[in-house]
Amino acid sequence: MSHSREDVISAAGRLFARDGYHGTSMRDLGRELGLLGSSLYSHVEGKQELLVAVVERGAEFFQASADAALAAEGPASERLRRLIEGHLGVILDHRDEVRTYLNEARSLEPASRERIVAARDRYEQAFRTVLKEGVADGSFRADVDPKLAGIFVLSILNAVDRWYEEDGRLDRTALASRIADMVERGLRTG
Amino acid sequence: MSHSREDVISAAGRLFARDGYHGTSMRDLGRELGLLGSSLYSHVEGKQELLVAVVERGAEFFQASADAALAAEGPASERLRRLIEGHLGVILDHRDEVRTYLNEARSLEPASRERIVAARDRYEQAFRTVLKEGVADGSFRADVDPKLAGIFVLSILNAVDRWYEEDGRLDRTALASRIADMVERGLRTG
DNA sequence: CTCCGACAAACGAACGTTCGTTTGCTATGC
DNA sequence: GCATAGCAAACGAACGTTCGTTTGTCGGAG
Repeated sequence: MSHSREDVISAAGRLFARDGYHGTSMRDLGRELGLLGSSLYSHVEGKQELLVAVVERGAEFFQASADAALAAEGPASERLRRLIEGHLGVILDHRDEVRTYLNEARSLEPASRERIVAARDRYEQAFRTVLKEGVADGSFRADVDPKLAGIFVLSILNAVDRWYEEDGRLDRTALASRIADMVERGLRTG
Repeated sequence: MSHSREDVISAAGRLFARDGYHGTSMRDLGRELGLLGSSLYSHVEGKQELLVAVVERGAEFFQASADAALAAEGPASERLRRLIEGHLGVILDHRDEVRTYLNEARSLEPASRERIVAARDRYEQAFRTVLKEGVADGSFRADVDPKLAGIFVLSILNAVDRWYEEDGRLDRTALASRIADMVERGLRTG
């Protein structure tokens, strides 16, 4: 019946994702674990620390995914496809952390928020770099703006969390290829 | 020095958009208007009513935009382009209401939330219908899934509110045509 | 012209509740 | 026997809201 710090953080992710940071109280979180709100202070310093932990976890998942996707060589379109598949995997495998990362980062105190914004920029940079490669080697159209195209791709991907239900008629690999196909058609030469 | 109900709602939109519903207190809102929190109750029934008003306003802007975009005839690609331009206009002309509509609707009480969800579906339907027309008349590829494509387009559009700065190097009509071009390239035959 | 009643807007204090957090104690398990 | 997880109780602050009162404005009656 004993709980770990890990349990608390993952329950916090669940509630932050569902009700938002300000919509979740320490007593709510305690109830989720079968504890009193005050008992959580045996495991963590406070509420804000929980938000930092959850959001940072989200950021790490994304960065790890990008690193893995870009580890191997290949044509730009293939590297981009791996980035897309990885991003989608992170969203669907870690919905709570991702939702919190995407929607609740604004409730971070300035110092941690800045770190997260920087991490987000770094991640976005991975998409931009691949798009730039594709333009450079002629596989993507020359008038593709890597920054804008990166934003568009990430917009589609991040929104998935808002509508996709895993048990629907479209499984995740099918969804990934639908997205990748549509994106590539929008980018490629000819 | 006297305030109208209108003032209160639009200030509420501003704060809900910036700090979220749960992150905004009636005293915050009073301060924004140079009033005490309690004074707001001369103008509105309570906090939840303000959220309803702001969110409904957002929904109405979108629906009016879709109605206007589809009032005139034309090829599917042109009708879609008008939908996109309209949506973008709503986002940029009513940022506070739109942000609140997109992010804070979950804090609505069930009755009003259901109405908003229904309105959102109706609006999304406008996009799906045009996409279906385009597939039917052969201007869009036959394997385009109208539902999925509609979601993708709206994903790109709704995310604009999260990154676009009006005073940047890209003006809004340029942005609209960048989006419309990219979307059309992803859809059209050939 | 002035006074008066009506009304809306805002105040300031207080309501009961919930918030995040702290403290002191008590079990349980190594 | 000692650290640790949890409880019970409490803290001050903030929450949304209510209340009685004050303020300012303004149209008509005298």
